[in-house]
Amino acid sequence: MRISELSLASGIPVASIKFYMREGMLPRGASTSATSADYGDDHLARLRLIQALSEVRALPLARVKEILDLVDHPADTAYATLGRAVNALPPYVEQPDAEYARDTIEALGLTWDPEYGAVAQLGAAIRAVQGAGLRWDAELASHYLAPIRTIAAGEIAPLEDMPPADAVAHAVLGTALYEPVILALRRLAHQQILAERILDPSA
Amino acid sequence: MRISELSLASGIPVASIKFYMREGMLPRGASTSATSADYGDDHLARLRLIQALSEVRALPLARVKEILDLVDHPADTAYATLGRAVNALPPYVEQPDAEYARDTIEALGLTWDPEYGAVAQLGAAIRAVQGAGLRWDAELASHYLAPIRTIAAGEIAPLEDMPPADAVAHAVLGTALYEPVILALRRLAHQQILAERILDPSA
DNA sequence: GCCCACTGGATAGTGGCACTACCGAATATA
DNA sequence: TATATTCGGTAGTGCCACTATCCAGTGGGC
Repeated sequence: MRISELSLASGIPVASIKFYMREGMLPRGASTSATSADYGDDHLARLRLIQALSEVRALPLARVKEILDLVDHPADTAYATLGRAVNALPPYVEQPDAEYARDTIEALGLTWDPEYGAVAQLGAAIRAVQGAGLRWDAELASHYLAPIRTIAAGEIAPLEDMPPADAVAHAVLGTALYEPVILALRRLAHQQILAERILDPSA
Repeated sequence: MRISELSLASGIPVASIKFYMREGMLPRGASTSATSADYGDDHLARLRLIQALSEVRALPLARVKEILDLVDHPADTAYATLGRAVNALPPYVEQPDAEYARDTIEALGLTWDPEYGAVAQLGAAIRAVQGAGLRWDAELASHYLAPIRTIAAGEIAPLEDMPPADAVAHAVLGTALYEPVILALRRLAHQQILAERILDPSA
């Protein structure tokens, strides 16, 4: 495939493809001469991945690059790789925010580890909820956690049957890409419940 | 409170506070003379809300403004208000994306309504998942939906006991601000499950 | 064999966003 | 009275994600 065909197939302008290559997010094509290079399906897939992360997740390109690097070169353990992926995902928060999550996490019976990005993310989220005057306490937290555990367990289970390298890539991308699915389904569920109430307010 | 005190109390520079007032996101203080105005706790609360939406949710200011306007002046029905709030939240997608959600939504036994923003958001999310080569089918969808319904129902229930105006404001802010909580808890759950597997791989 | 659209590779420029700096006139404050 | 601070406004800054332009060098169609 030539670059113009790659552009046509992906819907991304040639200039942008060149830009991604300069930034090191997309490998260069196999040079066949001074003025031509060959691109394959892997380039197309990578481009689609960049689009998915950049457009749907609205990630800054620097974060997209981190995730792509992680998929290409996982850390030593799955745990460490996932930790880094989580840090590349919004919200981008400061470590001190972790403190706001301490009570909640301990009340839930989990281990409070400020090194892990998700802990600081939870802290920042709780701070935002409370800053807006919305409710947050241990009881509410456990009402959220139980169903979320179900979801998370269902997501981790299939990874067991994969070769480790695939599992890591899948976990990193899954963490990032199923999130908007979950949020959209929640919003749909809200809508549906509200609609039912309107049709049958006695419920 | 003078503007410098408001700045001190909120941690936001005076220049930025002025900027928010110019943009119509923050009401001007009560003018007491040509060179002084008085700010109250409502200004401080509004500022915290702007921060929560802008920093933690990383919303563009234009979207923050939409949500604030919605809280101040709800639409005719709670359903319509929530619909507009959903449209102000990321991901920002095109209506045609709704098509990608059609099969899923119908398989789940829900009504496919491309007018509703969450439908297009789900479509875009599904497109991203599939574009990255991850799994998406009706069975997986229903595995996500069931626990999410539990969460959504628990969120809507307390609104019944509120005065309608409060309920709408709460629903709009809750839709926006509990999302990062849910995502952070999911990531924590992943981490916890992985950690358990590492300690006891036979599980 | 000739022409020209296209290529890889590079540099510079654009537009949008969210501030941030500075200004002048007026007015609190010491 | 001298100094600091305020309001309200205009203009400038820095970052980001492209986008435009350029150049020398092909490859494909006639």
